[in-house]
Amino acid sequence: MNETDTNTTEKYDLPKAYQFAEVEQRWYSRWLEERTFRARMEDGRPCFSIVIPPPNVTGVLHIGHALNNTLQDLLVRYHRMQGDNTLWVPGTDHAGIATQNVVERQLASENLNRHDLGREQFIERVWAWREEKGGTIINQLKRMGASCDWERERFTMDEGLSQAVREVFVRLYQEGLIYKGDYIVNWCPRCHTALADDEVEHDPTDGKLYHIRYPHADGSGYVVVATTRPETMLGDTAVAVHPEDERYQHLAAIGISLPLSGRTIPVVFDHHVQREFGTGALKVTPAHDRDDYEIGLRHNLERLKVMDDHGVMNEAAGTYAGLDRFACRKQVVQDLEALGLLEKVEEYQHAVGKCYRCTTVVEPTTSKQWFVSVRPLADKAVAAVQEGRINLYPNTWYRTFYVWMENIRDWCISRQIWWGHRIPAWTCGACGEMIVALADPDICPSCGSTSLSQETDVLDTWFSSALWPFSTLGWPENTRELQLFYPTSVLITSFDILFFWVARMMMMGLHFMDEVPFRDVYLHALVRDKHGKKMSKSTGNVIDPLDMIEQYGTDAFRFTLTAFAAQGREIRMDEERIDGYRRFINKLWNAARFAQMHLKEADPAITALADEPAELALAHRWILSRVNTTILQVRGALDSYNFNEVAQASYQFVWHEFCDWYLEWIKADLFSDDATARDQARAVLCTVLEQVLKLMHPIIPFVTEEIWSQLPGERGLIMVEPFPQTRAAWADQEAEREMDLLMGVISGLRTIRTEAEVHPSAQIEATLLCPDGDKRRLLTDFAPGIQAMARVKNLVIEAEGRVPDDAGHALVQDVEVVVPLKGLIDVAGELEKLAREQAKLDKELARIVAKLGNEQFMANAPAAVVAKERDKESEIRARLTKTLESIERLRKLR
RNA sequence: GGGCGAAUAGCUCAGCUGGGAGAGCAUCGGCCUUACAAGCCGAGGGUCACAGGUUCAAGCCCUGUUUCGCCCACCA
Repeated sequence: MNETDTNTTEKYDLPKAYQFAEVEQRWYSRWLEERTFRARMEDGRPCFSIVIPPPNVTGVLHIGHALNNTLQDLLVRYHRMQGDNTLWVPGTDHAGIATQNVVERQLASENLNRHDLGREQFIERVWAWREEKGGTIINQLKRMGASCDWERERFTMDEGLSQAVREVFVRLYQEGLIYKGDYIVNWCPRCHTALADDEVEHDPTDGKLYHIRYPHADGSGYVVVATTRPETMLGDTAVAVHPEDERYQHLAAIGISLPLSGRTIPVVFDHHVQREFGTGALKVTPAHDRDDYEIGLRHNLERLKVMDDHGVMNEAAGTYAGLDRFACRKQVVQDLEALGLLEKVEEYQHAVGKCYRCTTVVEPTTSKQWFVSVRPLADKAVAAVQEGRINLYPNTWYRTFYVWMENIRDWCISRQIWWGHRIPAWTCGACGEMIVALADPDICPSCGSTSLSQETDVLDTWFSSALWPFSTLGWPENTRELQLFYPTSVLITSFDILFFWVARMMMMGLHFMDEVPFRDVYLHALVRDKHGKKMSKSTGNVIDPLDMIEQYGTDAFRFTLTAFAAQGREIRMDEERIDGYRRFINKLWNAARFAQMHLKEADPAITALADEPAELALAHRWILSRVNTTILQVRGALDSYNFNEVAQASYQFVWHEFCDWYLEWIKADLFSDDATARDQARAVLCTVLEQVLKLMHPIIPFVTEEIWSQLPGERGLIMVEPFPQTRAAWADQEAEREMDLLMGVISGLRTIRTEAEVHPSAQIEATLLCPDGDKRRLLTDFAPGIQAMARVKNLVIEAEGRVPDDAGHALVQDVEVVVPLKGLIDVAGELEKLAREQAKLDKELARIVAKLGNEQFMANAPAAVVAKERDKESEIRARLTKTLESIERLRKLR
């Protein structure tokens, strides 16, 4: 790139290429300085509010965040420009396990663990980490241009939100919707915590299926059971078979002698057992398997835990005590083999549950946990969705939502970690009373003892995020924010947390606010790489948003995300597309640069001319009509969450109508001495550019703000300008029809030129044969325009005439475009093309004739459709005639 | 096993209540034409996965099949 490519040249005030880095930084600071992101809270205005899906405080901006926040910003900026009271609440999530892990890792590098510090110091340490590093993702959101009301940034662990958490917990407890119970949970032996079902990921894993002989207690034989986890047999308290399984009926009275431990265990009969699987006998370990736990409940079996919280075998495992669970597995297998009780071992692929945070294999185990009874809460959420008080977009999610909500189980909300909201429950050391209270109790209300100990568990992170839509607005106080902005307007999030988060917000919102938390839910797709693979560090296919911002600019990146955001399930992100939209931004920049050159000396008041379109020349009326249509499309697409259409409609208009046709068309006027023509061109140019900038500001805030500031006149910020509205006076079907003909003729001339390999700068002669008087007048009036755009030095326009044999020919509507081209025509090539054309027309004509001859069609199709077919028929016949004439002419030349 | 989704140009994808198949990129040809070569002009390219059905009319609705993807449950 040489110097003149990037620098301002004498003629223009603006650089030739858009310099995004400097512009973005400058405008974001300016917006913050002017506090334009702050929520307006005026009476009598419509309200629009969004709460951000709070990213983990440990998070680093990934492309999913980028998409999510671009779409939110798009809507927020749109509504702010509409003049709504608009609030976008930002914030972060304390992300219990994730954050604790980060700090524990930090400690490990100092050869410490959290127990060395103790609970209080550890938590201090986490807060310190948050002070230092917790702002990372917030700053990255700012690079994206997010127009959140940063003065209202919240954190799920801050004081107000913690208060809300406590209030909710206490109330639910008092209502009997929170209980503590012994239950089988997914236990992560590394994180030392219970995990919710949906925090466990099931990976297909190659393992082994061990078939073990369990001798009858009377020595009369054995049954074979199979397991992938032989170490759990130490905790077996029964063997289960199907109630109608004839093979095992006699064992009821005998029992089983459990190998290695020597205990005698019963045989129970349970419908859960599938007779066809293996031998139809199932070992039952109620303390270490979810299904076995259920069987145990039904048959009142002992729950024998044989492992501790670290996944190490405990005393109940007898001689195996002290072994890690996997070491124990080996040992057990070896011992069984030695005893001749190992029937066989098969290679076996099965789904193994792993901790979603650390991928350690989870161990199902029983423990005391806290639960929310979700059934009554879930019913309210389902009702709200059924009644249309909450709408889901895309609507394919309804079904999935209902199915999931039907099968929902109680929610385990306790986690055995330190970082989080500590459960506000105390047990009296004297009388055992359980106290759950808003304020920390000093004495036991039951016996007066002061020996109270608080629960050590903290709450699941999703518990606090479930309250996010109202806790961030000041609940439990009845704030003005709550009154104005709750329910929020729309929730924009990724579908993978529909159940983790969205459903729980519905439940909590409906229960505590007696109102839905949001009216619409837009679930966007997951961003994958261009081959449809999940982006992951190990695959090395991650696209880093900050990288993209630096290479292509934030606006180009945002435009790409918007253009990809169709209502589907996956987006295949391709970096080349970002580069393509960078070119688009640059195109807009240059169009503005061109406009600015002509507008800088213009009186800003001339734009009033665009208010009276009837007075204007055709091209102006046309572009105003087109921009009007574009406004309609963009608004419609925004209101229906069809984000890709927002991008597409503006792209199409700016590049292919405004730049390709309008700017070229008005050049003559802009350079003209005729003041009226010049003023009209300047006025409409400025007006349309203004509309376009405002229309696209929500997607590409930086470049639009920059260009806006360069336009003539006193200007405030575009981000607070009113969003474009359609104007009846701009809609002009006639102008569109007329321009269509003119553009068609020009394209026809250009095609003829190119195909005859006429040099682009050479002037040609041309004749237009136009039988229609109105059209002929139109063509005559705009002959200079046609000549300029198609480089024609002599344009003859006649009602009819003879087409010379050696002429280029095109048919545009009923206008014949004729260019005499002695010796320049590629006869063979043209004939080939015409033959193809003829074949196509013949086929099409046959289809239509058949259709019009079909009585059923004539009787049933709407009149408009029939009329259209008739028009089509005559048009095709006309084209066919002309095609045949052309073929005739060319044959003479051969 | 249950549920959901996808299959349209070489690639990535739009195509909404059924009525003449679209875009961007890529390809080919030509061009520094007074905003932009990060550009302009023009061209080629599709049996809408397959098979049936409904309809005057199907990329779109229905049934089945194939391939791929996701989610839930889970097989001891």
